[in-house]
Amino acid sequence: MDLVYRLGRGASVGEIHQTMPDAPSYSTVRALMGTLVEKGHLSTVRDGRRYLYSPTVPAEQASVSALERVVRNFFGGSRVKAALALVGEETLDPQELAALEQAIAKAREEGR
Amino acid sequence: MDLVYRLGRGASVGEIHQTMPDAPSYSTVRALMGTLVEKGHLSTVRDGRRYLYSPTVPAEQASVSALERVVRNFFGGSRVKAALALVGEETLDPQELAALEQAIAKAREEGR
DNA sequence: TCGCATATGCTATAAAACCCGCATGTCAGA
DNA sequence: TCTGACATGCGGGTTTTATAGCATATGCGA
Repeated sequence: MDLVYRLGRGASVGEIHQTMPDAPSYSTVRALMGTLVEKGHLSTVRDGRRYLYSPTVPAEQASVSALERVVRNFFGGSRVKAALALVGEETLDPQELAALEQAIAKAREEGR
Repeated sequence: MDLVYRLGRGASVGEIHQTMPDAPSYSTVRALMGTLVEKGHLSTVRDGRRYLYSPTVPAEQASVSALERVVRNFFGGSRVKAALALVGEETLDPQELAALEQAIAKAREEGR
């Protein structure tokens, strides 16, 4: 799933297979994608003679769930604490930081 | 694992079992924790007549991995973009926001 | 047109996970 | 001391997953 999301678009078995680190056989990957489809995590669209697989849950929505889970598990439910952990280390893009500051200002406004 | 991390301390099978939504039988949970131990995700310490289970990877470290994974999968590797998603919605604690602003300021300083 | 690379459909099997019950041990309180 | 709540040790059945090979179809370049 991670890989499919990372690719960001419908992906063929071949692509996924090549992208996988420690990839098992092509057949195995194929079967795996199949079960993922069965479980409803992926959907397929025919593309010529092959299938393209994409996540049934849109990336944007999935990202929210993923973040929420982390926030809940490790930061006691505080989104800001999580954000702090994100900003706390390593160097960051100044432009992005500015955007973040704006977002904070906005959050503060709406906060009351 | 989520539950164990959420509890934040060594947890007994009973506690986990009670905490679980849609909990299967006690036996099952016990077996589950057992495999988790086998796989090296949990370690046990005897506490009187029972065992306490804790994650082998400390919460702090696990939180970093979890965040990194989300950042990588959904935000193209940009931590700040992820932080933005965290701050963008719903109301947040003003005090926490202030702390976050400070962190940003600090990040900016170190950024060059 | 021939053959290679890429795909699918199908089948098979071993490993792992999931689920649970029974027998038993221990501690705390009636 | 007896009993109920909680825990472990152990055993075992069912389901799912992981793994992969074989036969076969198709499109593309030599």
